[in-house]
Amino acid sequence: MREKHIAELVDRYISVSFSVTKKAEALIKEQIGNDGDLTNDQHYTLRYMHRAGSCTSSELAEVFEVKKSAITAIINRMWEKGLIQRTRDENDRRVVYLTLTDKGKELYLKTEERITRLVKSFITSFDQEEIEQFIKTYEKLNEILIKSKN
Amino acid sequence: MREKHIAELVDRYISVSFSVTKKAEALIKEQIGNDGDLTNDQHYTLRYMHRAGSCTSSELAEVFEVKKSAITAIINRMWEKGLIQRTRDENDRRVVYLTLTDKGKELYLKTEERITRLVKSFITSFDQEEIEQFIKTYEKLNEILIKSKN
DNA sequence: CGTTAATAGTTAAACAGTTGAACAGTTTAT
DNA sequence: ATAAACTGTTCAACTGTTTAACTATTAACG
Repeated sequence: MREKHIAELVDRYISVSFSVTKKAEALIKEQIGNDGDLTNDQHYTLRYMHRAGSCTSSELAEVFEVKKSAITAIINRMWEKGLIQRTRDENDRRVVYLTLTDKGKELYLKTEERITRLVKSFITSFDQEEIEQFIKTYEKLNEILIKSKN
Repeated sequence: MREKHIAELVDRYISVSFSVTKKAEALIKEQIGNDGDLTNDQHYTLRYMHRAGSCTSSELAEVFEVKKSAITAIINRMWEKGLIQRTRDENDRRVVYLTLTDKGKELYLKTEERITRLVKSFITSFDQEEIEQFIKTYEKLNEILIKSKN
């Protein structure tokens, strides 16, 4: 009986998480792609770098759960647009530090503002307590997912 | 004061939703890609078709929020693998019905079973009530996202 | 009826993102 | 000093995506 209940929850979770993910991505793309000429992944890369101040390819590969060569490709495209700066570490010359240029920072802040406005419009249509609990569970799920990798 | 609180919630939501999405996708890919030679999108396409029994390209394009040509490409790849059947509607010869072949159904059920086991292992690490509320909010969010398109 | 609209699906070019394997250059270990 | 490990890159091959042009078919309507 309880087993069946869990099976139902699992099923609902699979359905809805896929659907929400796709729809949210599409909406965010609409916001970002307006004039900024950025993709969703590129925005989240800028976001991470803005928060970290500076980071490496390996770090991004780990955070984004992709191979390093994938990061190189993304960084190359943004570097060509003048959004990112590469600086070799003089102490360990294998390492390349990635930082935002002024242009990159400006574009990031502009697109982030749009995304924030969008997400806000959804969040405020929820009950305050409800959304807090939702995000809390999201964060807990995130932690479990991180642990499950080790 | 309340404004600031909402801003913080929005920020946490953006961070965690991206992170969870990426991590979950990576984990599911691990399960699916084991030997089945399927991608995540291909699995979710099979999933939709299995539930619908039969569907069209346009229907998939609408559900997945992509252009029809993107669906054609996905369907082609799965058709080449012998997972999907195409049948012209004899009443309206523009329409092509898509159905799973036996091979497609078998592969779908096998991969779905793996995903279910994975998701179950996460869900059961939550408090029963907590996860129910979480999924409920997810479903509500999904509805809001659907509405926001119109 | 016949012309025009709209619809369903495909194709092709171009791009973003991804992996896997091979590679260069640079530490670190032993 | 040599081997092992690490950081990042390049390349080929692939999936997924959009845009635009196209085929074939059906619907609309004067």
